Amino acid sequence: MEYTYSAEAETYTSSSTSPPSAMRKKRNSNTRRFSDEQIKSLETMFETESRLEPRKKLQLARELGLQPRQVAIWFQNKRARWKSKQLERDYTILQTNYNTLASRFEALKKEKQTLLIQLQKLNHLIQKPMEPSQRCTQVEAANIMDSESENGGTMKCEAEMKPSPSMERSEHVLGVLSDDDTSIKVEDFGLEDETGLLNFVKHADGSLSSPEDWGAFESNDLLDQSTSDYQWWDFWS
DNA sequence: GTCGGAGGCCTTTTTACTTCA
DNA sequence: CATGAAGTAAAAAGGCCTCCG
Repeated sequence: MEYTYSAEAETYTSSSTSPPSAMRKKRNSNTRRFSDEQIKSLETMFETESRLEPRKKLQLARELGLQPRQVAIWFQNKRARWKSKQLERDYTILQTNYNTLASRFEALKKEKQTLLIQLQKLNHLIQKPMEPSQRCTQVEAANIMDSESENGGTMKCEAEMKPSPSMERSEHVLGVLSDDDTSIKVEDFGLEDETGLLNFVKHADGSLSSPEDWGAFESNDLLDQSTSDYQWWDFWS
């Protein structure tokens, strides 16, 4: 190090102007720390520019009665302190964003679970072998009643008449359970085992993942999913 | 291409000050 | 109240790196 600063040697001798009385007073009791006035000037300059041009550094040093080297070191330390504070601020922001994203993820998980239950119910309705006495759902019965009134009472339950695979995607069956039907509960099906449910859905479309996979989702993926055009009923198309 | 000076960043040391048992 | 250890913040030193002439 080419320059060594001695507080005892006083740097004011190199200054054309004598230090303020408060500064001198403070210096007597604290030969190392800069005075409030000096700090204020340095801070003001730092707000303008965090790196000093050599010319400005000399000028500021002259004005404050400090060595240019002291001004340079002060700016260096100030930049380090500012950077440290900035890191803290950035961390706080990141933490807030993470918390927001995590709660959103949980909400989406719940929503997904609800939708899976709806799917389960639909598949249950469609694929369950129908017993003669139960071949018509209540709604189907209602539809049939409508049809019967139109056809003179001759039409039979659709399931009974046409138990083909094409029926499985019958529009009116889907119409029974709209996507905003939130009255469906897992207990209705005795399906409390999430794994079984998910396996079922995997079989259904081969695209949905397990809870373990959810944990591996990138947040961006999550956001993308939440904003995609995908609708649950696309499952059928 | 390389050499040397200037200046920046990072880490560590020194010093003054505060807090607390 | 006095005192000393521990903690903290600021000033400064030293090393290393990059840039530029």
